[in-house]
Amino acid sequence: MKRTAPRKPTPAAAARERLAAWISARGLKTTRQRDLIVETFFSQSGHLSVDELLEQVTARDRTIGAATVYRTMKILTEAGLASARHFEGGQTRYEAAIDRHHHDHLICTSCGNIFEFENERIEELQDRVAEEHGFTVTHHKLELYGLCRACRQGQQVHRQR
Amino acid sequence: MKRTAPRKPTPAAAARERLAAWISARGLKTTRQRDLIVETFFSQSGHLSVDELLEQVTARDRTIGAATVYRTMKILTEAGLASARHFEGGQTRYEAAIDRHHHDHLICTSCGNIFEFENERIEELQDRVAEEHGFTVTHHKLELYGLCRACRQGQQVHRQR
DNA sequence: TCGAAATTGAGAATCAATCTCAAAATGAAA
DNA sequence: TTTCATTTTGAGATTGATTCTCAATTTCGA
Ligand SMILES: [Mn+2]
Ligand SMILES: [Mn+2]
Ligand SMILES: [Zn+2]
Ligand SMILES: [Zn+2]
Repeated sequence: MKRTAPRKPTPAAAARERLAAWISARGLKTTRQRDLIVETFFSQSGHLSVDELLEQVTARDRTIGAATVYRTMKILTEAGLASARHFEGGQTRYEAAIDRHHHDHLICTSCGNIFEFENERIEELQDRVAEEHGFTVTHHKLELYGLCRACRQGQQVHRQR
Repeated sequence: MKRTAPRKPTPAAAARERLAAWISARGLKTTRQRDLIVETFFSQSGHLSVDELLEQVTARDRTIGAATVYRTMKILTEAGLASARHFEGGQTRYEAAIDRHHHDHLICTSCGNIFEFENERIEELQDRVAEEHGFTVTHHKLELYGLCRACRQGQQVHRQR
């Protein structure tokens, strides 16, 4: 049937648009570097470090500096388009935050793979705990570290990232 | 009545003893510096940074170096007598781990106070989540950030630490 | 007491992240 | 288009916590 044009913009396109709005709303400027970084970041999924992103970006434009990637990821985070994650003992990792629910993580300490989960019941219990302490929660961190299925079975799993 | 001698050693005394055992078990040596650091650390409660501990230790012995405090806290952690906590955006903090259950934390982002809680139901749900993913959890991190009662009520609360 | 082995303090090194600054790019107004 | 105030950039310096290095000192069992 295919009567109508495609409805859903790609994540990268949506991000570009929302970032443009955010940027112009505060008198900032669009740049070639920023566009390339944003394009590269949203063209994939996962939890990416600045180093990893820089590597990919550099492959497309050798002149881009690390500071610019750091700065751009900070902007995306402030604009609510990416979230920064600080897992145990590594660099900050960023993930896209468009069309995503809040979620928490399972991190395999052997292969480095990161798995995601949502658990409404846990969230409720957290709220209750906070309430009991007269505490207003703004954000939280729940991370489960251990071995993923593959690593527990002793399979040869490549260390990720 | 008071017939028998006191039963419960102080935390500091218990720590000294268990550390001595751990140390001699692996051919290490006792030192004046280590004793002072351990004594100082266990003579109080709370979540202490190396800087804070160093300051207290230095007040008693001006010659002790920062590296030694770092090394000693690492030993205490490996011996299971202290636990290292890595809260958001700060230095590592250590807390005594003797006669203590596992617990998680509420951290006030305004005054810096840290509150503790235990919630068996949350722990169970975490285990279930992990199981559903075929994951074997070795440890986890659950931290709730926000405003404590005093800070939410706009009281003048001193920034801790 | 002796001496191999562990420990120490000071400063150098590391590492991620931020800052500095001169040069380049952007974009709104003319 | 040209102008030009403002923003952005890349390189390298800096920061801050932690670890490392190494010569000098301390510990403790033989
Ligand atoms: Mn995620
Ligand atoms: Mn605690
Ligand atoms: Zn794994
Ligand atoms: Zn508070």
